[in-house]
Amino acid sequence: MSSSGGGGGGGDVPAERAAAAVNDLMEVREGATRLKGWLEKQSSEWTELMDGMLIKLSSALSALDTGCAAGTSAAGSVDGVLKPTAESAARRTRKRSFSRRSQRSSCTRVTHTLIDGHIWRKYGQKEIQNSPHARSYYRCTHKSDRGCDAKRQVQTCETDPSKYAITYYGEHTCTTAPMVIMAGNDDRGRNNLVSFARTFPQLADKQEEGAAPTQQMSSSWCTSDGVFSTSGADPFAQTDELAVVVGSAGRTSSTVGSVPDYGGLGDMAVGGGQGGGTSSFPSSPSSLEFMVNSLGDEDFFGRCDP
DNA sequence: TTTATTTGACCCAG
DNA sequence: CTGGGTCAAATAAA
Repeated sequence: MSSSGGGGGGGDVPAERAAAAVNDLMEVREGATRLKGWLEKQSSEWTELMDGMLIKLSSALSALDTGCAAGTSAAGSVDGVLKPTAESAARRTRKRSFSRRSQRSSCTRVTHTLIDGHIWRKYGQKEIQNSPHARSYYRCTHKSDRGCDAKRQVQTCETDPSKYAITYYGEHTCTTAPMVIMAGNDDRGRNNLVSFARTFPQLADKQEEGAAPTQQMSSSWCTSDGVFSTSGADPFAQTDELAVVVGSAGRTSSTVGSVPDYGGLGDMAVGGGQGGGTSSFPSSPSSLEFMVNSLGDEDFFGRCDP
C-alpha cells in the first residue's frame, strides 16, 4: 500500500509521531467521552465541562491531522490456506474497467473500532501475504445510489489485534455525515437527548473475522432513559460540520424523525430493542438525508490527502 | 421478500 | 508470474 507520504504536507512533526499523537489523543478523548457519560449522571455542569474538553480535543485532533501516518508494517508469516470448497458454476466473462492500484490518495488510521460514522458495505476479503490477518474491503454503501466512491480497507493490527488499521481511499460524495447527539437533562430530571457525541452510530460494521466482538464497539448513543454511553475513537473527530439531534427522552424518533438503525446499532442499543426508543431508525440509508442535508455536505472525511 | 456478507474466480499492475 | 483488488454467485440474515 502506498500510503505515500506524499500527502500530509503537514509540518515539522514527523508523520509517524503525528500519527502516534493523534492516536493518543483519540484514546484520551475516548476516555473523556466515557467519563462524561458517568458524569452526566451526576451533574450537568460536569457534562458541560467535559463537552468543552471534548471539543478542544477534537480541535487538537483536527489540527494534528496532517494526513495520517501509515500504521502498519508487515512482518510475519502467513499461511494463506484457502480451502477450495464447492466449485461455483462457471463464471461469466466479466468486463472490467476499474482502476486498480491507482495513485489515489490514501490515509491509514489505527483505531480500535470500525465505526467511523459512515456506512460501509463489505465487498471482499483477502489473505495478505506477510500478514497474519486478512484484509477486508469496504465501499461506501452509497456507491450505488449516489455514486459515492469512498472505500476503505480494514486489517487487524498485527501488534495489537484489538485494533484495526483502516486505510481510506477516495472521498465521500454522499452526505452521510456524522451526527452530534447530545444527551443532557433539564432541571426536572427529564432527559433531553441533545448531545455532542461526534460519532453518529450508524452502522457498526460487522466485526471482522476473528475480531473481538461487540464489546469495544460501544458507541455513543442515547437511550430512552438518558443513559449515554460512548466510546469508540471515531477516526473523524475533526468533524467540522455537526448536526444536532434533539428529542425527548424515550421519544427521540418522534421529535426529529427517525434515525437509521443500520443494524450495528444493536451493539449499543442499551436496553432498547429493535424499534425501541433510539433504535427506530428507518432502514434506508437515504432516510438520513433529512438530517444530513443541511450539513455542509462535502466530506467530513479526514483530510487524508493533499 | 430484500439486503448484506461471504468467498472463489477473475483480472491487472508491478 | 504473482499479489492484491474487485466482481458477483451463493449464502445468510433481517
